Amino acid sequence: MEQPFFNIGSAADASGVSAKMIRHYEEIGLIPKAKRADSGYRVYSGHEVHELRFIRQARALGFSTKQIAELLKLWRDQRRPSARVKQLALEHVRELDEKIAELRAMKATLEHLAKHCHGDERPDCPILDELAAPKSTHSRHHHTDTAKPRRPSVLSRKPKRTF
Amino acid sequence: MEQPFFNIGSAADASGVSAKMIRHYEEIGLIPKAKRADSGYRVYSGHEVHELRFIRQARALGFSTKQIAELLKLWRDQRRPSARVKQLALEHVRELDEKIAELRAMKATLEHLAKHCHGDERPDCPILDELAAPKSTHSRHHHTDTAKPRRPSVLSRKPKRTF
DNA sequence: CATAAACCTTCCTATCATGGGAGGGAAAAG
DNA sequence: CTTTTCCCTCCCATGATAGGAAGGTTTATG
Repeated sequence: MEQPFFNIGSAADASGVSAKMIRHYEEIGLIPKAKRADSGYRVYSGHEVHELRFIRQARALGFSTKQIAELLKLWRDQRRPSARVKQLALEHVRELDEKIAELRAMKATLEHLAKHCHGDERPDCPILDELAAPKSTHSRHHHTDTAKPRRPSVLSRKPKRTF
Repeated sequence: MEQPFFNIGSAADASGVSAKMIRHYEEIGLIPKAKRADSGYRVYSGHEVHELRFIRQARALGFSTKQIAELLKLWRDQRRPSARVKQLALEHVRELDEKIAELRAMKATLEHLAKHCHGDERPDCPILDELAAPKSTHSRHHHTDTAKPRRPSVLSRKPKRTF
């Protein structure tokens, strides 16, 4: 039932990682270079397929390639301290929190604007108004008009011949 | 107070869109090609800077370039129906909802796993266990072992000389 | 005025994760 | 044996953004 060897397609099916990505992961060094058959085909063991599965799961949880590299190292290390794994996981949770907060802020702003938009034939629309003249945006650091001391943009006085 | 003309740097400062991105937007056709001064420098009017600001706001709300192209078209059209704008906004809200749900599912899984991880010197760790052998993942369509009828991967029988 | 600083130009590269496809060889199925 | 399926490598594309090099322009300063 457990196939001892896989070519890249079977490994892909068995791991859920596309063949394209398997080659990619090899290229960027996330997984070691696969052994090759006489034909030049990559050959994977059940263990290697298991690693690919691990990678797929980590990706599904949103870990970046770099983080996965760390996780793989820890997974391989029988003497890893679970504290390190937990730390990585919680760091990632924090990242997720940030992204979630960002998206929710966008959503809130948009919903608020949409609520006040007639949504009919008439052209007046608070959504466009807001985009055109940002007033109460959620964007934390909108440096609107924080122009650094830039030379008076001579163009404002001699736009010359604009050909 | 309102400068009538801007070079790309001043336009960037005034709009909050980097010079790099202004050139990029021009290249992909999101904004029309800028007029040029004799020197070859791009020259922007206050109106064009206003458009850039519009783009920046839309980006801040997470709209994609394609969506922004639509929004710009509507903004320019004095006879647009606000319904179309609202529709675009609500579509985007839906997209945001999907992403938020995805991220929250990841977060929930990770928090659950982390909660059960000792986080000390010991190597045993449910986080790694889960990555290695996915059981109760939130991933909607994990085709784990949905291997399509693939030829028995002869490699399982004749791994040949793996050089 | 000459020179240096600041600015602009184009073109190329990179990021991140993923996929598509071409051209050509190898293996399994008929 | 022929056809189909699979694999190989190499190149290109996505989306939004940034970095840098090489070289021309403008402005400020001595």
